[in-house]
Amino acid sequence: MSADRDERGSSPDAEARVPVLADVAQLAGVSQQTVSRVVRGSPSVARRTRERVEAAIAEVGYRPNVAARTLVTKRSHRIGVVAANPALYGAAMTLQGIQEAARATGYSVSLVMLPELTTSSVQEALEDLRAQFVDGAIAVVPEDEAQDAVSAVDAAFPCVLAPGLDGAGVADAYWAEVAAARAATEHLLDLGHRTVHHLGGPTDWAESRARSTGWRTALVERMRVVPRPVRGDWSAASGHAALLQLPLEEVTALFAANDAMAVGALSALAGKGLRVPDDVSVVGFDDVPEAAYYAPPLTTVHQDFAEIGRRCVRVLLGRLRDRVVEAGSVSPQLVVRSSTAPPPVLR
Amino acid sequence: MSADRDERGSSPDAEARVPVLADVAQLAGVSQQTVSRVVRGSPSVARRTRERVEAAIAEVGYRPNVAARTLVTKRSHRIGVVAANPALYGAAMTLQGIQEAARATGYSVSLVMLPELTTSSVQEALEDLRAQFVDGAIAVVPEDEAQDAVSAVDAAFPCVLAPGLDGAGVADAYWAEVAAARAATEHLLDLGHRTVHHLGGPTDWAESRARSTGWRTALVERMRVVPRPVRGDWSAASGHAALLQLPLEEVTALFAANDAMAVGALSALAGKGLRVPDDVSVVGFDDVPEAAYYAPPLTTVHQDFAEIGRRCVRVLLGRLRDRVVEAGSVSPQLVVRSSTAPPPVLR
DNA sequence: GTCCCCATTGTTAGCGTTGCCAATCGGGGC
DNA sequence: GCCCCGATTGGCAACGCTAACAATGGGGAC
Repeated sequence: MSADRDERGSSPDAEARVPVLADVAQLAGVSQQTVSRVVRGSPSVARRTRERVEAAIAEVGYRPNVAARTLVTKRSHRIGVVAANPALYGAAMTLQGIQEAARATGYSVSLVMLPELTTSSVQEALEDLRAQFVDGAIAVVPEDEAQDAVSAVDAAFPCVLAPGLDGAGVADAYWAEVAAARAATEHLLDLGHRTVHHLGGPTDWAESRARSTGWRTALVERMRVVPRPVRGDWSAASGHAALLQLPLEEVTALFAANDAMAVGALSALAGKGLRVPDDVSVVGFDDVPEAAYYAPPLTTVHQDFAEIGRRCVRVLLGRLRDRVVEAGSVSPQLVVRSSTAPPPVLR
Repeated sequence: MSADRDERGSSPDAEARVPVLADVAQLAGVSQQTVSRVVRGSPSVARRTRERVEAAIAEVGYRPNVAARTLVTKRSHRIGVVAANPALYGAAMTLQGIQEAARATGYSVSLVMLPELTTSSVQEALEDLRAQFVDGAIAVVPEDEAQDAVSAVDAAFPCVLAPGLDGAGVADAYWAEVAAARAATEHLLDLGHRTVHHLGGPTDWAESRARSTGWRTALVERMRVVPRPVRGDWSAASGHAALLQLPLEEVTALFAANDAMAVGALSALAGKGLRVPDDVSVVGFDDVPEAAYYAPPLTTVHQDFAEIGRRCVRVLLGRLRDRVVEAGSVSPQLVVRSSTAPPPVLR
């Protein structure tokens, strides 16, 4: 054994080998275990020893082998993320927040992006991730599909849903969105509109349902007519198409479930010769960075997606330690710009 | 040993343990090695044996332990990606393409997103990824920072730069962008504009330089005045600000290095009372999904970012096998919409 | 002075998989 | 009928690390 180690240490191409614990131990004149303790920051190492080992580590350029560590500890310190279309601003920023928070706590992130979203594809992605040995996963996908998929995977594999809409955080995050949508609708009502039409998102997304609920609540509470909503798939193209299904002669205010659809609506409105906000007021949701530069600058609801991502990580890491962490909620804020105004006196 | 195995197999909570090769082997009545061969699809296993083993695998729900496999093979079948701001449409879609191609070839993806881009942060991310034991990495970041960082990491760690602008693919991809930018500029010239102003991106991005080069080339070739370009940071806000630095009284045509900056410019132009395309024509670059719905619909250059991502994966995987794979190039295409028109006869 | 305890360090087993080499078995060639 | 061969299969030793326990040594309590 010792001969073996010697041979390693003195072989001509010793430089070429990736250094391992044993190399550091030999150089520092201690056991592997002690080096391991230093690497992991164990307190029970004498200062002198620690310094000597650290010097040896630096000298040989040692880096722990995560595969070996994972094999024995059964913890990879990696979390998985299943995401939908990255062109969705919200999803992209949430991912950013997740990544940032994970990295800050010493976790790395494995990503699976799904071109097509179905319960089975989400489930498959989750299983894949699990096979990759990630410690847990976060799903940034429509709630319905995700919920089914999450419940289908083994309970031993911790998963949290993206907007923190599940479990402990459900109430908070969901109701915060509802409240924001309601505020957006009330803003239009306050301007004097008799009612507000709605351009909703896909119904299998919890975010979408929350926004529609907030809209409806505001109208009902003020005893206004609740027009039949039209729906899109979050894209500008779908927003354009959906808007054209509305009875334009009676629309004076529109609440779109996200900014891209609002842009599509703006375009369709322009195509019909209707001016915004003179003839029709429009409110979006999300506050993408371009929102302030649309024509007209879009009144919308600002969301801190990165923060949502960070909270998901907190919840997940908590669960990994068998602790329940409250996700809490980030209140989306209405940002009033120029796409909303009092209704035309007469049409 | 055998007693040990028996104990495992018959202990009351056998179900709770994650099954390993030995469990399958025992159930199928073969050696671990044979099970391993079946799992890896080795041809030298008799059909009958294979079937028996496969049944056993299914019965116990065996999944290979990637950590153990990685430890011995020194291959994780995981690639790393360093990305910049995910709010950039191009970066997000490239990431999507990378993920898709990697997954299709049995690789998974570890992601690091950098809030701030510097050579050292990119380098650190690369080192991190390497410590994560990824087989190689793709950097979707500004070329200058990335290039320095990539050359700083060990040569044994294969890295490819995002747009495939490095190494073999450099010429192709770079010149394809140049050509597209040139075509965009020529489109404006063909409409009758005497020259074209330019709203460029950050100069440390190769994409940005390629687009500026294409613009300049077109002007020089037709012996037009080359106005001093202004630059932004890809964001709509920066586009808005940069546009205001231009001598608006002489601008009739503008080529922006991406769509977001074009939107910012559109907004600034409107603020100055200039109509698009009547007074000023604007061309963008990227063709984000909303581009067709801006006011006016934006003439821009369509890019297939996902394909770029896929090619990066191909190049990287090739390099992992010591093969040089040509990245080839995807030609961006000019999409003419309504933000471009002949110049006003007189101002 | 003796004993015990704590702080520190070392030793010994694996973790679950694959690589290498040896062993076994049924046939075909002569 | 005997030997050699190819097709299968098994045994054993790593891979690099950590958990659990053992060992060592010096200082303080009595």
